[in-house]
Amino acid sequence: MRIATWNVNSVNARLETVLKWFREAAPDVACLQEIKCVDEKFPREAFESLGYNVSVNGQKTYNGVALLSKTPMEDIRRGLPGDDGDDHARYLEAVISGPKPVRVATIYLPNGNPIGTEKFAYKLAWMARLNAHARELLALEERLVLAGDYNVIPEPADCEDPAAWAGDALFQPETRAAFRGLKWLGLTDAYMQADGAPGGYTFWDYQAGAWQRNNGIRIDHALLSAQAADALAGVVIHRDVRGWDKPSDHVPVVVELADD
DNA sequence: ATGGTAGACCTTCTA
Repeated sequence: MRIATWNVNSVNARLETVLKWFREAAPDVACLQEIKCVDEKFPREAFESLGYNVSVNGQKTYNGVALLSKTPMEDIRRGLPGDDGDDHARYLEAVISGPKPVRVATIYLPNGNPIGTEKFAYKLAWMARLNAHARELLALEERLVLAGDYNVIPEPADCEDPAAWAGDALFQPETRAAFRGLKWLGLTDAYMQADGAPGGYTFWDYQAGAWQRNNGIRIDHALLSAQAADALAGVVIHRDVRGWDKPSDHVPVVVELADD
């Protein structure tokens, strides 16, 4: 089973690019982020015609996440628990049915810039809530995949120019510590487990020729429970997609779990 | 050289 995560930076503005990739890569499950539309505006039929079941947690203009699955989804949960006042659409979770079910969450973790503002505080608070929720999910002892745009550069090797990110929310010591805290719960970074090679970037800014200069960062991650990590067969970053027409600034990351 | 680009949407915010 192949599970993809992709921040598409507006599903409607980029629909042809997104569908082209889905036809080529044909993932079994996909976690989308930054769909930038309400549920009613999500191009549901386009994905249904490719054979996907669709679940959406959308929002006007900003954020928004979706789950696509070839098999039906159960136990769908919209929103990250822990703060009823949080109205950002950044989390959606479901159990992917099948002979080897897997619980999958699509995550759009807050950017948090600029540091020293309420936005950075919101990012850290959101990460604390994710930690608490992940702890509860891990107690279920299921195959679990938490995939998405974490907006976290875990290590200096995960960016081309660490000095350039020193003042950025994605690379702050508190941000990196919170990400390590997730792993200390017992979650495995699929990319580091399956590959571990530096330079596996997933994002290149639209500005200042970042793609042409390979000024990238690895911020799209899949964290796996032990039950899922035991089945991990590989991770592929679809780097070439960044060079397509009308690209997202993020590229798809595909995690493969063995089916037996 | 605190610039540059992209999307939603209406004027500026977010990234």
